[in-house]
Amino acid sequence: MHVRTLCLGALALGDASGYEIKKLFEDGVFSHFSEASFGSIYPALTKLTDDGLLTCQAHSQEGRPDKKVYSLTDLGRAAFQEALSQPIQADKYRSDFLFCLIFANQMPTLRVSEILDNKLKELKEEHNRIEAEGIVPNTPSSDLVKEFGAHVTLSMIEFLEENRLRIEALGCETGACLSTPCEAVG
Amino acid sequence: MHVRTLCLGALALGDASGYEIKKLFEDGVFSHFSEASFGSIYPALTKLTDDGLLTCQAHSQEGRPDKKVYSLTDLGRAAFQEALSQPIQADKYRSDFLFCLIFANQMPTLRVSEILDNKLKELKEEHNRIEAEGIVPNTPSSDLVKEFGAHVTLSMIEFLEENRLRIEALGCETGACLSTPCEAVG
DNA sequence: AGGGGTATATATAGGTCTGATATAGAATAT
DNA sequence: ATATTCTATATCAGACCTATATATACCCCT
Repeated sequence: MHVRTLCLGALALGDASGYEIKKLFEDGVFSHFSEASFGSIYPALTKLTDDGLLTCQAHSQEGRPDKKVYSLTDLGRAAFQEALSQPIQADKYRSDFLFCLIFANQMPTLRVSEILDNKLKELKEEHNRIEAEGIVPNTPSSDLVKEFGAHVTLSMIEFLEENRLRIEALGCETGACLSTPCEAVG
Repeated sequence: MHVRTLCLGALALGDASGYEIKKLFEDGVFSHFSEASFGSIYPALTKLTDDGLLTCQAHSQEGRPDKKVYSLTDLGRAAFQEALSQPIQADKYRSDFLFCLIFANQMPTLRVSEILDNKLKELKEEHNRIEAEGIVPNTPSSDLVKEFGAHVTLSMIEFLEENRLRIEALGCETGACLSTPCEAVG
Protein backbone atom coordinates (compact mmCIF):
# COMPACT_ATOMS: atom_id res chain seq x y z
CA MET A 1 0.00 0.00 0.00
CA HIS A 2 1.47 3.30 -1.16
CA VAL A 3 2.08 6.19 1.21
CA ARG A 4 -0.42 8.14 -0.90
CA THR A 5 -3.16 5.67 0.10
CA LEU A 6 -2.05 5.74 3.73
CA CYS A 7 -2.37 9.54 3.67
CA LEU A 8 -5.82 9.30 2.14
CA GLY A 9 -6.79 6.98 4.99
CA ALA A 10 -5.33 9.27 7.62
CA LEU A 11 -7.32 12.18 6.18
CA ALA A 12 -10.47 10.04 6.08
CA LEU A 13 -10.27 10.22 9.89
CA GLY A 14 -10.29 14.01 9.77
CA ASP A 15 -8.41 16.96 8.28
CA ALA A 16 -4.76 17.13 9.21
CA SER A 17 -1.35 18.57 8.43
CA GLY A 18 1.62 16.49 7.29
CA TYR A 19 3.03 16.69 10.78
CA GLU A 20 -0.20 15.43 12.32
CA ILE A 21 -0.39 12.56 9.84
CA LYS A 22 3.13 11.58 10.77
CA LYS A 23 2.06 11.48 14.42
CA LEU A 24 -0.77 9.07 13.56
CA PHE A 25 1.90 6.66 12.33
CA GLU A 26 4.27 7.36 15.18
CA ASP A 27 2.02 7.39 18.26
CA GLY A 28 -1.52 7.18 16.92
CA VAL A 29 -4.01 4.59 15.66
CA PHE A 30 -1.70 3.30 12.93
CA SER A 31 1.44 3.09 15.04
CA HIS A 32 1.72 -0.64 15.65
CA PHE A 33 1.07 -1.89 12.12
CA SER A 34 1.98 0.91 9.73
CA GLU A 35 4.69 3.48 9.18
CA ALA A 36 5.56 6.41 6.96
CA SER A 37 8.34 8.97 7.01
CA PHE A 38 8.26 12.74 6.42
CA GLY A 39 10.28 12.11 3.28
CA SER A 40 7.37 10.18 1.81
CA ILE A 41 4.41 11.98 3.44
CA TYR A 42 5.16 15.50 2.24
CA PRO A 43 5.72 14.61 -1.43
CA ALA A 44 2.62 12.38 -1.29
CA LEU A 45 0.45 15.24 -0.01
CA THR A 46 1.76 17.55 -2.74
CA LYS A 47 1.10 14.94 -5.40
CA LEU A 48 -2.40 14.18 -4.11
CA THR A 49 -3.24 17.89 -4.04
CA ASP A 50 -1.95 18.34 -7.61
CA ASP A 51 -4.14 15.41 -8.67
CA GLY A 52 -7.21 16.96 -7.08
CA LEU A 53 -7.68 14.34 -4.35
CA LEU A 54 -6.95 16.83 -1.59
CA THR A 55 -7.39 20.51 -0.91
CA CYS A 56 -4.92 22.44 1.16
CA GLN A 57 -5.57 25.43 3.40
CA ALA A 58 -2.65 27.26 4.95
CA HIS A 59 -3.26 28.38 8.52
CA SER A 60 -0.74 31.07 9.26
CA GLN A 61 0.75 30.80 12.75
CA GLU A 62 2.87 33.19 14.72
CA GLY A 63 6.53 32.28 14.63
CA ARG A 64 6.05 28.84 13.09
CA PRO A 65 5.86 27.84 9.43
CA ASP A 66 2.35 27.93 8.00
CA LYS A 67 0.40 24.88 9.03
CA LYS A 68 -0.96 23.36 5.84
CA VAL A 69 -4.16 21.56 6.67
CA TYR A 70 -5.24 19.03 4.06
CA SER A 71 -8.80 17.79 3.43
CA LEU A 72 -10.16 15.01 1.22
CA THR A 73 -12.09 16.10 -1.86
CA ASP A 74 -14.96 13.98 -3.20
CA LEU A 75 -12.49 12.63 -5.71
CA GLY A 76 -10.10 11.76 -2.90
CA ARG A 77 -12.84 10.05 -0.90
CA ALA A 78 -13.78 8.01 -3.97
CA ALA A 79 -10.13 7.09 -4.61
CA PHE A 80 -9.81 5.84 -1.04
CA GLN A 81 -13.03 3.80 -1.31
CA GLU A 82 -11.59 2.32 -4.50
CA ALA A 83 -8.34 1.46 -2.69
CA LEU A 84 -10.29 -0.25 0.11
CA SER A 85 -11.99 -2.49 -2.45
CA GLN A 86 -8.68 -3.69 -3.95
CA PRO A 87 -7.01 -6.99 -2.97
CA ILE A 88 -5.11 -6.59 0.28
CA GLN A 89 -1.38 -7.20 0.35
CA ALA A 90 -0.07 -9.87 2.71
CA ASP A 91 1.23 -8.71 6.08
CA LYS A 92 4.95 -8.22 6.44
CA TYR A 93 6.86 -9.03 9.57
CA ARG A 94 10.55 -8.07 9.78
CA SER A 95 12.55 -9.09 12.78
CA ASP A 96 16.27 -8.51 13.08
CA PHE A 97 15.93 -10.15 16.49
CA LEU A 98 14.85 -13.49 14.99
CA PHE A 99 17.44 -13.16 12.24
CA CYS A 100 20.16 -12.75 14.85
CA LEU A 101 18.75 -15.64 16.93
CA ILE A 102 19.45 -17.97 14.01
CA PHE A 103 23.11 -17.23 14.67
CA ALA A 104 22.90 -17.49 18.45
CA ASN A 105 25.45 -20.31 18.34
CA GLN A 106 27.99 -17.73 17.20
CA MET A 107 27.28 -15.44 20.16
CA PRO A 108 28.42 -15.54 23.77
CA THR A 109 25.59 -16.64 26.07
CA LEU A 110 25.71 -13.21 27.71
CA ARG A 111 24.95 -11.54 24.41
CA VAL A 112 21.99 -13.87 23.82
CA SER A 113 20.59 -12.98 27.25
CA GLU A 114 21.08 -9.32 26.48
CA ILE A 115 19.19 -9.31 23.19
CA LEU A 116 16.45 -11.44 24.75
CA ASP A 117 16.04 -8.99 27.63
CA ASN A 118 16.00 -6.05 25.22
CA LYS A 119 13.35 -7.70 23.09
CA LEU A 120 11.18 -8.49 26.12
CA LYS A 121 11.53 -4.91 27.33
CA GLU A 122 10.57 -3.59 23.89
CA LEU A 123 7.55 -5.90 23.69
CA LYS A 124 6.33 -4.97 27.17
CA GLU A 125 6.63 -1.27 26.38
CA GLU A 126 4.73 -1.81 23.15
CA HIS A 127 2.05 -3.77 25.00
CA ASN A 128 1.64 -1.04 27.61
CA ARG A 129 1.53 1.63 24.92
CA ILE A 130 -1.28 -0.16 23.08
CA GLU A 131 -3.34 -0.79 26.20
CA ALA A 132 -2.75 2.46 28.00
CA GLU A 133 -2.83 5.09 25.34
CA GLY A 134 -5.73 7.41 24.88
CA ILE A 135 -5.40 7.13 21.13
CA VAL A 136 -7.89 9.07 19.05
CA PRO A 137 -10.13 8.16 17.32
CA ASN A 138 -11.65 5.66 19.69
CA THR A 139 -14.00 3.75 17.45
CA PRO A 140 -15.14 0.11 17.60
CA SER A 141 -12.71 -0.54 14.74
CA SER A 142 -9.71 1.00 16.42
CA ASP A 143 -10.56 -0.81 19.67
CA LEU A 144 -10.56 -4.11 17.86
CA VAL A 145 -7.29 -3.40 16.11
CA LYS A 146 -5.73 -2.37 19.42
CA GLU A 147 -6.95 -5.59 21.05
CA PHE A 148 -5.42 -7.54 18.19
CA GLY A 149 -2.11 -5.79 18.75
CA ALA A 150 -2.20 -6.35 22.49
CA HIS A 151 -3.10 -10.02 22.02
CA VAL A 152 -0.25 -10.71 19.62
CA THR A 153 2.31 -8.74 21.62
CA LEU A 154 1.35 -10.65 24.75
CA SER A 155 1.64 -13.92 22.89
CA MET A 156 5.22 -13.04 21.90
CA ILE A 157 6.10 -12.10 25.48
CA GLU A 158 4.69 -15.40 26.75
CA PHE A 159 6.67 -17.44 24.24
CA LEU A 160 9.95 -15.72 24.98
CA GLU A 161 9.48 -15.98 28.74
CA GLU A 162 8.48 -19.64 28.60
CA ASN A 163 11.47 -20.47 26.43
CA ARG A 164 14.03 -18.22 28.09
CA LEU A 165 16.29 -21.07 29.20
CA ARG A 166 16.20 -22.82 25.83
CA ILE A 167 17.07 -19.57 24.08
CA GLU A 168 19.94 -18.72 26.38
CA ALA A 169 21.28 -22.24 25.93
CA LEU A 170 21.74 -21.51 22.23
CA GLY A 171 24.74 -19.28 22.91
CA CYS A 172 28.37 -20.42 22.91
CA GLU A 173 30.37 -20.68 26.07
CA THR A 174 32.24 -17.48 26.82
CA GLY A 175 34.44 -16.35 23.99
CA ALA A 176 34.80 -19.80 22.44
CA CYS A 177 32.55 -18.95 19.49
CA LEU A 178 34.75 -16.06 18.44
CA SER A 179 37.93 -18.09 18.00
CA THR A 180 36.26 -21.14 16.47
CA PRO A 181 32.99 -20.07 14.86
CA CYS A 182 30.52 -22.93 14.99
CA GLU A 183 29.35 -23.85 11.52
CA ALA A 184 25.57 -24.11 11.27
CA VAL A 185 25.86 -26.25 8.19
CA GLY A 186 28.54 -28.74 7.27
CA MET B 1 19.60 -4.35 8.84
CA HIS B 2 21.05 -3.90 5.37
CA VAL B 3 20.65 -6.49 2.65
CA ARG B 4 24.44 -6.79 2.67
CA THR B 5 24.31 -8.02 6.28
CA LEU B 6 21.44 -10.38 5.45
CA CYS B 7 23.55 -11.86 2.65
CA LEU B 8 26.51 -12.26 4.99
CA GLY B 9 24.20 -14.15 7.34
CA ALA B 10 22.83 -16.36 4.59
CA LEU B 11 26.37 -17.24 3.55
CA ALA B 12 27.33 -17.95 7.16
CA LEU B 13 24.96 -20.94 6.82
CA GLY B 14 26.93 -22.22 3.84
CA ASP B 15 28.14 -21.18 0.37
CA ALA B 16 25.38 -20.17 -2.01
CA SER B 17 24.49 -18.39 -5.23
CA GLY B 18 22.33 -15.26 -5.38
CA TYR B 19 19.42 -17.40 -6.47
CA GLU B 20 19.85 -19.76 -3.53
CA ILE B 21 20.08 -16.86 -1.09
CA LYS B 22 16.83 -15.49 -2.48
CA LYS B 23 15.21 -18.86 -1.82
CA LEU B 24 16.27 -18.72 1.82
CA PHE B 25 14.20 -15.56 2.14
CA GLU B 26 11.32 -16.89 0.06
CA ASP B 27 10.85 -20.47 1.35
CA GLY B 28 13.73 -21.07 3.71
CA VAL B 29 14.76 -20.35 7.30
CA PHE B 30 14.38 -16.60 6.98
CA SER B 31 11.06 -16.61 5.17
CA HIS B 32 8.66 -15.61 7.91
CA PHE B 33 10.59 -12.69 9.41
CA SER B 34 12.89 -11.36 6.67
CA GLU B 35 12.83 -10.54 3.00
CA ALA B 36 15.12 -9.42 0.18
CA SER B 37 14.66 -9.07 -3.56
CA PHE B 38 16.91 -9.98 -6.48
CA GLY B 39 17.21 -6.27 -7.17
CA SER B 40 18.98 -5.82 -3.83
CA ILE B 41 20.71 -9.20 -3.43
CA TYR B 42 22.73 -9.17 -6.66
CA PRO B 43 24.18 -5.66 -6.23
CA ALA B 44 24.90 -6.49 -2.56
CA LEU B 45 26.88 -9.61 -3.52
CA THR B 46 28.88 -7.64 -6.09
CA LYS B 47 29.64 -4.92 -3.57
CA LEU B 48 30.61 -7.41 -0.85
CA THR B 49 32.93 -9.20 -3.28
CA ASP B 50 34.53 -5.91 -4.34
CA ASP B 51 35.09 -5.10 -0.66
CA GLY B 52 36.77 -8.45 -0.04
CA LEU B 53 34.11 -9.88 2.27
CA LEU B 54 33.21 -12.61 -0.21
CA THR B 55 34.87 -14.70 -2.88
CA CYS B 56 33.04 -15.82 -5.96
CA GLN B 57 33.53 -18.99 -7.97
CA ALA B 58 31.70 -19.48 -11.24
CA HIS B 59 30.44 -23.02 -11.80
CA SER B 60 29.70 -23.45 -15.48
CA GLN B 61 26.48 -25.35 -16.17
CA GLU B 62 25.04 -26.80 -19.34
CA GLY B 63 22.36 -24.61 -20.83
CA ARG B 64 22.00 -22.29 -17.86
CA PRO B 65 23.95 -19.13 -17.01
CA ASP B 66 27.04 -19.72 -14.90
CA LYS B 67 26.16 -20.31 -11.30
CA LYS B 68 28.17 -17.89 -9.21
CA VAL B 69 28.76 -19.46 -5.83
CA TYR B 70 29.77 -17.02 -3.11
CA SER B 71 31.74 -17.83 0.05
CA LEU B 72 32.57 -15.77 3.12
CA THR B 73 36.18 -14.69 3.52
CA ASP B 74 37.72 -14.29 6.98
CA LEU B 75 37.06 -10.57 6.59
CA GLY B 76 33.42 -11.30 5.78
CA ARG B 77 33.05 -13.62 8.73
CA ALA B 78 34.49 -10.93 11.00
CA ALA B 79 32.20 -8.29 9.52
CA PHE B 80 29.19 -10.49 10.23
CA GLN B 81 30.33 -11.12 13.81
CA GLU B 82 30.68 -7.36 14.19
CA ALA B 83 27.14 -6.88 12.85
CA LEU B 84 25.77 -9.43 15.33
CA SER B 85 27.28 -7.46 18.19
CA GLN B 86 25.57 -4.20 17.15
CA PRO B 87 22.32 -2.96 18.73
CA ILE B 88 19.32 -4.73 17.17
CA GLN B 89 16.69 -2.69 15.36
CA ALA B 90 13.11 -2.95 16.60
CA ASP B 91 10.80 -5.38 14.82
CA LYS B 92 8.57 -3.99 12.12
CA TYR B 93 5.08 -5.22 11.49
CA ARG B 94 3.15 -3.91 8.48
CA SER B 95 -0.43 -4.91 7.98
CA ASP B 96 -2.61 -3.50 5.23
CA PHE B 97 -5.30 -5.77 6.66
CA LEU B 98 -5.37 -3.92 10.00
CA PHE B 99 -5.12 -0.58 8.22
CA CYS B 100 -8.20 -1.43 6.17
CA LEU B 101 -10.03 -2.73 9.27
CA ILE B 102 -9.81 0.77 10.77
CA PHE B 103 -12.11 1.77 7.92
CA ALA B 104 -14.43 -1.22 8.15
CA ASN B 105 -17.33 1.15 8.82
CA GLN B 106 -16.92 2.37 5.25
CA MET B 107 -17.14 -1.15 3.82
CA PRO B 108 -20.10 -3.40 3.11
CA THR B 109 -20.33 -6.21 5.65
CA LEU B 110 -19.72 -8.69 2.85
CA ARG B 111 -16.40 -7.08 2.07
CA VAL B 112 -15.37 -7.22 5.73
CA SER B 113 -16.16 -10.95 5.81
CA GLU B 114 -14.18 -11.41 2.64
CA ILE B 115 -11.00 -9.77 3.87
CA LEU B 116 -11.32 -11.57 7.19
CA ASP B 117 -11.61 -14.94 5.44
CA ASN B 118 -8.67 -14.13 3.20
CA LYS B 119 -6.54 -13.15 6.17
CA LEU B 120 -7.46 -16.33 8.05
CA LYS B 121 -6.64 -18.42 5.01
CA GLU B 122 -3.29 -16.66 4.61
CA LEU B 123 -2.47 -17.15 8.30
CA LYS B 124 -3.37 -20.83 8.25
CA GLU B 125 -1.24 -21.41 5.16
CA GLU B 126 1.64 -19.60 6.83
CA HIS B 127 1.18 -21.68 9.98
CA ASN B 128 1.18 -24.92 8.02
CA ARG B 129 4.22 -23.83 6.04
CA ILE B 130 6.18 -23.12 9.21
CA GLU B 131 5.22 -26.39 10.92
CA ALA B 132 5.36 -28.69 7.92
CA GLU B 133 8.39 -27.62 5.98
CA GLY B 134 11.62 -29.51 5.97
CA ILE B 135 13.54 -26.27 6.04
CA VAL B 136 17.30 -26.54 6.10
CA PRO B 137 19.26 -25.98 8.20
CA ASN B 138 17.51 -27.69 11.06
CA THR B 139 19.40 -26.41 14.06
CA PRO B 140 18.22 -25.78 17.63
CA SER B 141 18.15 -22.07 16.71
CA SER B 142 16.02 -22.47 13.62
CA ASP B 143 13.66 -24.80 15.51
CA LEU B 144 13.13 -22.17 18.16
CA VAL B 145 12.54 -19.43 15.62
CA LYS B 146 10.06 -21.63 13.78
CA GLU B 147 8.21 -22.38 17.03
CA PHE B 148 8.06 -18.65 17.71
CA GLY B 149 6.55 -18.07 14.28
CA ALA B 150 4.03 -20.87 14.68
CA HIS B 151 3.05 -19.62 18.14
CA VAL B 152 2.44 -16.05 16.98
CA THR B 153 0.62 -17.08 13.83
CA LEU B 154 -1.65 -19.34 15.85
CA SER B 155 -2.32 -16.54 18.29
CA MET B 156 -3.47 -14.30 15.42
CA ILE B 157 -5.74 -17.02 14.05
CA GLU B 158 -7.28 -17.52 17.50
CA PHE B 159 -7.97 -13.84 17.95
CA LEU B 160 -9.60 -13.41 14.55
CA GLU B 161 -11.75 -16.52 14.96
CA GLU B 162 -12.86 -15.59 18.47
CA ASN B 163 -13.76 -12.08 17.34
CA ARG B 164 -15.23 -12.95 13.95
CA LEU B 165 -18.73 -11.68 14.80
CA ARG B 166 -17.48 -8.43 16.30
CA ILE B 167 -15.32 -7.80 13.26
CA GLU B 168 -18.07 -8.49 10.76
CA ALA B 169 -20.38 -6.21 12.73
CA LEU B 170 -18.02 -3.32 11.96
CA GLY B 171 -19.19 -3.18 8.34
CA CYS B 172 -21.98 -0.96 7.03
CA GLU B 173 -25.28 -2.40 6.01
CA THR B 174 -25.32 -3.27 2.32
CA GLY B 175 -24.33 -0.38 0.10
CA ALA B 176 -25.29 2.32 2.59
CA CYS B 177 -21.69 3.22 3.31
CA LEU B 178 -20.99 4.04 -0.32
CA SER B 179 -23.67 6.71 -0.67
CA THR B 180 -23.26 8.24 2.79
CA PRO B 181 -19.75 7.55 4.05
CA CYS B 182 -19.74 7.23 7.82
CA GLU B 183 -17.32 9.71 9.35
CA ALA B 184 -15.00 8.05 11.83
CA VAL B 185 -14.35 11.38 13.51
CA GLY B 186 -16.67 14.36 13.88
C1' DA C 1 4.23 -31.65 -31.51
C1' DG C 2 3.41 -27.48 -29.53
C1' DG C 3 1.85 -24.23 -26.01
C1' DG C 4 1.83 -22.93 -21.29
C1' DG C 5 3.60 -23.02 -16.84
C1' DT C 6 7.27 -23.52 -13.60
C1' DA C 7 12.10 -23.74 -12.15
C1' DT C 8 16.96 -22.33 -12.70
C1' DA C 9 19.99 -18.24 -13.05
C1' DT C 10 21.72 -13.35 -13.41
C1' DA C 11 20.99 -8.52 -14.20
C1' DT C 12 19.14 -3.69 -14.41
C1' DA C 13 16.00 0.38 -14.99
C1' DG C 14 12.40 2.91 -12.77
C1' DG C 15 9.93 4.23 -9.09
C1' DT C 16 9.24 4.36 -4.01
C1' DC C 17 10.61 4.86 0.59
C1' DT C 18 13.67 5.64 4.72
C1' DG C 19 17.02 8.20 7.25
C1' DA C 20 19.55 12.16 7.77
C1' DT C 21 19.79 16.82 7.48
C1' DA C 22 18.33 21.84 7.29
C1' DT C 23 15.62 25.53 9.06
C1' DA C 24 13.40 28.06 12.81
C1' DG C 25 10.74 29.72 16.67
C1' DA C 26 8.28 28.04 21.12
C1' DA C 27 7.92 25.62 25.14
C1' DT C 28 9.77 23.01 28.70
C1' DA C 29 13.27 21.20 31.50
C1' DT C 30 17.65 21.51 33.99
C1' DA D 1 21.01 30.72 31.45
C1' DT D 2 21.27 26.78 28.70
C1' DA D 3 19.84 22.58 26.63
C1' DT D 4 16.52 19.76 24.94
C1' DT D 5 12.27 18.75 23.09
C1' DC D 6 8.27 20.02 20.39
C1' DT D 7 6.02 22.11 16.47
C1' DA D 8 6.29 22.40 11.37
C1' DT D 9 7.82 21.90 6.54
C1' DA D 10 11.08 20.41 3.17
C1' DT D 11 14.74 18.00 0.48
C1' DC D 12 18.27 14.65 -0.94
C1' DA D 13 21.21 10.60 -0.97
C1' DG D 14 21.10 6.12 -0.57
C1' DA D 15 18.56 1.85 -0.09
C1' DC D 16 15.19 -1.03 -1.62
C1' DC D 17 11.23 -3.38 -4.35
C1' DT D 18 8.71 -4.31 -8.63
C1' DA D 19 8.76 -5.35 -13.03
C1' DT D 20 11.15 -6.63 -16.82
C1' DA D 21 14.81 -8.77 -19.93
C1' DT D 22 17.47 -12.72 -21.15
C1' DA D 23 18.23 -17.91 -21.64
C1' DT D 24 17.35 -22.72 -21.09
C1' DA D 25 15.21 -27.00 -19.25
C1' DC D 26 11.52 -29.73 -17.78
C1' DC D 27 6.77 -31.16 -17.09
C1' DC D 28 1.88 -31.27 -18.12
C1' DC D 29 -1.93 -30.88 -21.03
C1' DT D 30 -4.11 -31.05 -25.37
